[in-house]
Amino acid sequence: MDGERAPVMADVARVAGVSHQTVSRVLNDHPNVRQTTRERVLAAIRELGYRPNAAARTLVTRRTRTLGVISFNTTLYGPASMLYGIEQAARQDDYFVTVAALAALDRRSVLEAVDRLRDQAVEGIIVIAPQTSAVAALSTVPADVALVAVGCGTHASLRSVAVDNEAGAERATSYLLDLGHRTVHHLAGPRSWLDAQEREAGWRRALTRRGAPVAEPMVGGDWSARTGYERGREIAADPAVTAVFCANDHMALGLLRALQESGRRVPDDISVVGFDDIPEAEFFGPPLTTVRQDFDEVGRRALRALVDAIDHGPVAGGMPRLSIEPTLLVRSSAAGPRS
Amino acid sequence: MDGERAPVMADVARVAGVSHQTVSRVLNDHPNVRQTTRERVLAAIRELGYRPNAAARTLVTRRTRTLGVISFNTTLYGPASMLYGIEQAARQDDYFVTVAALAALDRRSVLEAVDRLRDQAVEGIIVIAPQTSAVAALSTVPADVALVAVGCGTHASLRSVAVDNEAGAERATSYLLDLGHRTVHHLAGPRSWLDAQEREAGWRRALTRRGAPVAEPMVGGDWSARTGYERGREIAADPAVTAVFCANDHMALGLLRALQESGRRVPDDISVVGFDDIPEAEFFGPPLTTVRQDFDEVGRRALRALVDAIDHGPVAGGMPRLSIEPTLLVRSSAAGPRS
DNA sequence: CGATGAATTGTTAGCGCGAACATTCGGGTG
DNA sequence: CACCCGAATGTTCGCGCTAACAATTCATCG
Repeated sequence: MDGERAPVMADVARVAGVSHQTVSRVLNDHPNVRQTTRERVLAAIRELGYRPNAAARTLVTRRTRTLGVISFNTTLYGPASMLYGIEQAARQDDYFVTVAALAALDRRSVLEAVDRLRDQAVEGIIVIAPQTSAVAALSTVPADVALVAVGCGTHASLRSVAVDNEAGAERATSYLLDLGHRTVHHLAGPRSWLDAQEREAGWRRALTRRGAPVAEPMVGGDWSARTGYERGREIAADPAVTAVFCANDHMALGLLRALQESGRRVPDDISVVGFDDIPEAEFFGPPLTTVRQDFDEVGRRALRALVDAIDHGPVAGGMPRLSIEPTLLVRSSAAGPRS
Repeated sequence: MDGERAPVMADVARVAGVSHQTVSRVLNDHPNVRQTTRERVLAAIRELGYRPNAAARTLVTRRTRTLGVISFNTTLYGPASMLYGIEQAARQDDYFVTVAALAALDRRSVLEAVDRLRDQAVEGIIVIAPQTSAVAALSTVPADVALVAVGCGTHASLRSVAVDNEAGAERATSYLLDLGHRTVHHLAGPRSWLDAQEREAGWRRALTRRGAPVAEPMVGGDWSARTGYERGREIAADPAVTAVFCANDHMALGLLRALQESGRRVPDDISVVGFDDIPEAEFFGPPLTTVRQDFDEVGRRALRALVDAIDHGPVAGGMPRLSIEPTLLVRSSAAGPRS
């Protein structure tokens, strides 16, 4: 494209009247460089618009300062937010982030993505794909890349960061119970996701602790508003249901819609609580009471865990499962049952 | 971490009983390698679990096969979807994608992000940040990286891919006019975004073409449901408004909420149309009539344009502005005015 | 004033790979 | 059988950088 090639270290050295090694020292902040020399070199760098060749540096230092993020569907609010949090944190630690979107949910895709990232010599990988199968697949990955899973249950042998889904679900369910409902139904997420399993477990625990009857959860949800709507039509047809805890906000939206179509009022006839606190939840009709997850923070912590693993080897401090406490956000989609 | 270092080409060569160059030829699919030799080499590669060192290859080929994506807020549905589309397409073309999230909207941030990506020697950059200021900043970037902007207006001198916002907005507005509304109000997006400008222009054009009165657009929106709600409260208070075209679906959601709170029925009292067709729009109360954008396709096309630019130099085929036609999706949030 | 050692700078040798050139091999041709 | 030509393979070099070591400078002190 452009005629002359980009300047290299030797060019800078020539202009500054030093050896290329001195330029290297300036670039790498070595202590023993005279102040005046340093300035001369920096001036030359600016003059030539020099930028170090990352490949050459990588070749000799064996470090790419690149991290990989594997994510199933970056379109969902959760994964997208985490990616954002990760990138911000990575920048501060001077790492690049390359992404690998998963084509499918199976073990093969996950391993392919890992492989792809390893080809690029990433120093570590964060996996945002909290399916049971994905976690299982991850355990077969050779230990020469640091790995951190996000929201991947308590599976040992893998460093992970997660929101305490169970606690959040329990809190939401208890809240509905406190409001006076005899029991709470659950619109569950996909069983293959750990988050869904944990939320269901939290819901179940709250119910059994209080001695409330545990109805079969509504299954078939895939996190989308559409499936929330589909299950919602069945829920709307069942007059026994007075309170529903949804596995996430999107499904809650679908449920709200189905309820409205059936003429069942929220919260007068049925109370609804979601999970995630997506930015839109506040503007649902009615505003959704939900459990807030700090995705950004999850992303940041995942990054920190990964950088730790890279810096101090894989076993430093065991395999901590960092857990973030979610909080209940009360809005108007839940109330006591009609007396 | 692990004791022995990863095998290099020379190791493979030794095991296969050939020179390292023959290994290189096998890896790069050179024609003149005997079939039996090729197989021997491949066997050795498998046996050792050899993977080529990307840095070394980059150093000599001067190609990183890495692309950068700059995005303002990957949390928004649009940017997230495009990123997804870009990554999928990039993988097929055998490129890696590294992301750079923008800290702020200003020119400085954009240039910093570009700089960061250039440090990593990306071969090209896709910018998803359709603010006027961002586009302006981009024009100062040296021509040694290929650049493609997504949704960045008709600014020349920059390759770009975009949805035809103006046509979409005009279509939506005309649709409301056809329904019998005397005029259509506009809940505008942030003026600093080209998409917002174009959608406003399309709305304005539809109105003037039909000779309908053009009311001042409601400004102050920032794409979020919250600002949609805030402006919505004002709209609800104005009985003259019978139809609103919102710059995006999220703001439409806020508007819907404000309308409901004020007891104004949709579509009976007021019709609402959005833009984007986010997956949730179908489940708003009521389901939102909106203009569908194919973000995935935008992402794919942006990638194709970028790869073209990389392969054939920056000027091949001029600076085409690829434009994608959006389509109107009729649902129940819009109807004719009360007679 | 010369010795001593620390601070500063220079020189050399790879890192792992692909391009360019050199060499060998194998199979027709006259 | 000598010759030639193309296919197959090997050798050498350098991409741009940092690490290790060598050489030089400089300040300090006896």
